[in-house]
Amino acid sequence: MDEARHGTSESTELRLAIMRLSRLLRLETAATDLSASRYAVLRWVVTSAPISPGRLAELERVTPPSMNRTVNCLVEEGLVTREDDPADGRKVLVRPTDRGIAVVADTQRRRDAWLAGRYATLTDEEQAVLARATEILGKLADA
Amino acid sequence: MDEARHGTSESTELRLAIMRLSRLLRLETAATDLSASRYAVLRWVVTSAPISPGRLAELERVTPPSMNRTVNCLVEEGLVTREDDPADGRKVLVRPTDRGIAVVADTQRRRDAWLAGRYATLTDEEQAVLARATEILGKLADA
DNA sequence: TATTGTTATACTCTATAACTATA
DNA sequence: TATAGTTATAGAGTATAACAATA
Repeated sequence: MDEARHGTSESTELRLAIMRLSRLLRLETAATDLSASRYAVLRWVVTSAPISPGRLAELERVTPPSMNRTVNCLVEEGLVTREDDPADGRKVLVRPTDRGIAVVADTQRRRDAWLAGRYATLTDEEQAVLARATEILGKLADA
Repeated sequence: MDEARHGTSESTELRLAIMRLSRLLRLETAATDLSASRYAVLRWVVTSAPISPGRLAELERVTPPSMNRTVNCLVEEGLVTREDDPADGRKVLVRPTDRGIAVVADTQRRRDAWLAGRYATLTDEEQAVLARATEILGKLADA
């Protein structure tokens, strides 16, 4: 490949394809009452409970006061609970409610359906390529 | 594949890999003074000039007043210009300045470098799979 | 004294409603 | 009357600074 001549490399093309598809996945399947930021936090709580507000702030790369507000909203909406850590009075534990768990499950289901519908239009060979690519993309993210 | 047993399908795995990598691309390479929303608009202006505020609002799926503010900010920052459409007094044309063009080019370069660095750690065969996957992802987005 | 979380306050992005100007 | 854009105002999310409680 002559990058200087083409102007774009293979990894550039890959980046554009990924950003485009992820944008569609976010926009086309929003469909929750929850905002993207609240949903992201809820998902961390569901997958990693019990979890502290500080850790959530770290994971979402926002400041602790900001995360505090988001957690408050989720509590008010009945999607998560806050409780004091019995082992350390400074700490707080956040856990999902049954409804919080259900919201995440429903959203994942909807997103899967959107992509699966398109995935099904591909040939078997194309699907096989994407299956291999999925592993490799995982390696890229971990690298 | 036995989906009921696995709990996730191939397209689910693909979706997770894409969302994860796109998140990293956004977070790890932010590095512009510009916010994500302003940068997204600037990029449309650079790639599609001249373009109207209304069309930009459509592309970014925000309301016209919201886009108006964003364009104002970009004008103040010297990254785009606003001019009256000579053919229709109601319309406005937005174009990038030289600095606006340079900001987009720099940002793309930085994002490419981030991914290319990781891409280079893959074997030739893995890179070949991703090259084919890139085409297929494009088809998925268009489907 | 360090850590964890919270409150107070301000800025950015977005929205809805109402207005202006041109076709 | 319809279209393109703008202004006014409000809500959600985030940040920094300051504070409280516990280890």
